[in-house]
Amino acid sequence: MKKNSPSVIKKSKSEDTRQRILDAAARLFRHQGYSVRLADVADAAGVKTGSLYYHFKGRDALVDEVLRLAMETLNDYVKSALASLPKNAKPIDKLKAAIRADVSVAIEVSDYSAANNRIFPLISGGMKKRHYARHKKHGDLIHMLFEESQAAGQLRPDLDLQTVRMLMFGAINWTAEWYRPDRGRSADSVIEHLLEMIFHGIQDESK
Amino acid sequence: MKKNSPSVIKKSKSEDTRQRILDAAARLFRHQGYSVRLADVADAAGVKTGSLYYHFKGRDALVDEVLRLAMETLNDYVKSALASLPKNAKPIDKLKAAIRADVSVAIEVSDYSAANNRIFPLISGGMKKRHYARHKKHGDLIHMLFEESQAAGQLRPDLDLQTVRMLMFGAINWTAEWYRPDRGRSADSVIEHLLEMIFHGIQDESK
DNA sequence: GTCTATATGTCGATAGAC
DNA sequence: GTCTATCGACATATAGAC
Repeated sequence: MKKNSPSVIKKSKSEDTRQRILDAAARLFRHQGYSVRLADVADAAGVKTGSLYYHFKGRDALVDEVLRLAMETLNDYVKSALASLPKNAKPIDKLKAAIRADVSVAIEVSDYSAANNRIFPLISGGMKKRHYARHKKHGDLIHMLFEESQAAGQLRPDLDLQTVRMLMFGAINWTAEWYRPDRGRSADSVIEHLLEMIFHGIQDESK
Repeated sequence: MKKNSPSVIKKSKSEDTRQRILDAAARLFRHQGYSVRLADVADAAGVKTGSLYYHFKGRDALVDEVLRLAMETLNDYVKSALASLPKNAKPIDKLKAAIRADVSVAIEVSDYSAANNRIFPLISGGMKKRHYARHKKHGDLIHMLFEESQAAGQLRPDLDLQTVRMLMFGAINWTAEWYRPDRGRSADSVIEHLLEMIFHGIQDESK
């Protein structure tokens, strides 16, 4: 299910404008980067530039909220994927479920995720610190799942899991640059290819 | 060997200024994105803003050259890695050599590579077309090596190699976001982890 | 809440001295 | 080749009407 906005339920008619502005901002941040003109964001949201300032203090408030929503959605997906597993699931199955959720977000809420990937590295100061905390929390959770899997003997003991995890995040985050929902390839196919590649490798070992 | 500039040999004293401007531009494009102030680029290169225009027509000429050098260097590395293999090398060994070269460039000429990764997705029009051709040429070369390896029975026949390749490029390109030459981890270690992960997988299949 | 109109500031780019 | 000085374009943000 492809979704344009992180949250599903809408309320008042005026909160709807705010949401349209956020969605437009996410899409334009994704495609044009941090320095997109606010007039273009307003245009895409169907309002005039001045109106934008009724909902947001300025560019940074907009950036802040897009990035926050991206990470919040990611966190929600992963938490919920883990919660739906049986209590006694093996560590490696928890890990795989979390990875599936991670890719799903990258592909299904792609404007927010891609905007996050594009802009987070460029910000600095207090905003960076604030968002870094969210990123670290997510990274730490995934890392813990890697370590538990290795401790349980389900992952090779000779690999550095930090390196593996960062390489994996790269593969996931980069999907925003090339994956298009049309053109045959399904999101599920991408997810399964990623899991096969990472966990079993692409070399034919049968001979 | 970490290099700040793609090419090694310098000539005249004045070409040296041009090179300093390019290096500064690559570094700032990498860290601040396309919209970096040209005054900051000039500053970082040790010249005044006006002088910049003696060497480059404007921002786009600067972008154009940084992106061109990034892809040229990548192409050089890969070509030279393949050329140094024995004539009768197996397809999978050619593929691995090309991947090693690819990661080396991402890590060793990182300002140019990272700037390229950050900016290429944002450009459009004629400039996009021109650079897309270079990207496609490189992608096609790597894809051919994947296909030859699969045809030779060295890669699993059940995987879509386009998907695998794009996932791999993600892992490689993303290294610019997290890999730091200091902090213990070596570039070689990253390369070997990537190859192990992609070709053999991280799961412990020994039991 | 949303609009129009505008001031304010910033940056890219050029001209011309050295 | 590099500098200083400056012009002109443009985007952000605000003020105030509706």
